[in-house]
Amino acid sequence: MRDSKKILSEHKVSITNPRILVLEALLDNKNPLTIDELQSKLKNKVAKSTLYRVLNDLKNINILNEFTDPNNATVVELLLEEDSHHHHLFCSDCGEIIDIQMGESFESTLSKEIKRIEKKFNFIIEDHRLELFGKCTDLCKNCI
Amino acid sequence: MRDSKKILSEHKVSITNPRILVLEALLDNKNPLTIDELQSKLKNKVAKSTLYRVLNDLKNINILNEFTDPNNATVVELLLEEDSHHHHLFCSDCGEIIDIQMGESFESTLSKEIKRIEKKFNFIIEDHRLELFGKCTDLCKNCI
DNA sequence: CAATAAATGAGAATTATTCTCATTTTTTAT
DNA sequence: ATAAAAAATGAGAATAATTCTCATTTATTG
Repeated sequence: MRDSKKILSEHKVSITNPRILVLEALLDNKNPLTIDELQSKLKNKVAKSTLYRVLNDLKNINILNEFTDPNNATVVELLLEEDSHHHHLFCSDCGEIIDIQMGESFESTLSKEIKRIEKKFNFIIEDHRLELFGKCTDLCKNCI
Repeated sequence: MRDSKKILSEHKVSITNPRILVLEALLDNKNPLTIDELQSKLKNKVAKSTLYRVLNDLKNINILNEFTDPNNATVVELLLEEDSHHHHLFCSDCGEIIDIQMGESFESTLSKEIKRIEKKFNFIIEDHRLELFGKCTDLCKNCI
């Protein structure tokens, strides 16, 4: 409750109830949520048009990551620490999405490879995303 | 024109005009197309409900890869050779999507890392996707 | 605390995708 | 080659996700 207000003021956006509620719902989950899951957590406390607007606000201040799961459903997650670079693991059985960190040596090999691609295609690469797809055998909360 | 019929018969699906037209449009492009781009190429020669059905058919016979671009627009591409493992490079200026191959040593480092993740999370990982985001400086056909 | 600016809620509008069903095309078996 | 059966198509209705509109409410500023 405190946290969410602090986040908003630190990013110089006005502190409103819908924003606090959405932030709290997102802060409450360490793994990403689909829009549906987020709406369920919020019940009817935030109008859906407002929910989309708030998500957009959070994207604008760069603390929200938005992507799509293997069914093309939109998924969001808060990105609070600058250094929290991570990737995602999707379970095709239960739909669970898990944040994963790749080892340092992998990330450094990837950086080198990215430099090669930048030269080859004359691109400036600003970001990347790695997603792994598979089946959990016992860890996902819905698969147990 | 020949190719597309062969592809269909090899996969044991009936040979119809809409399927031929969609395949030809996709064969014509080495890089992925958004649904909009595909519809433009097809003009009104294929009804939109049929287009979606045909794309679905192609997915079912495992020769179509579908994903979303950074604007969440659906993108499709044919996957004809089994061994054509590749990734994608997105230009945020012009929207161009380019197929890229990562070097062998990168892919092998990734494989090892994936094995580690499988153990750690008790997952069976079946596929992965790597996307690079940036700006082309002179190569994309729309950015010149 | 008043004035101004910004954000919200409710629902309409828009967009992408799927569904329905009568008609047409393709395949199969002769 | 042809008739019967099966599958696919087109047109548009239905659905789902997201964006937009605008009158009202809430937050910020001085």
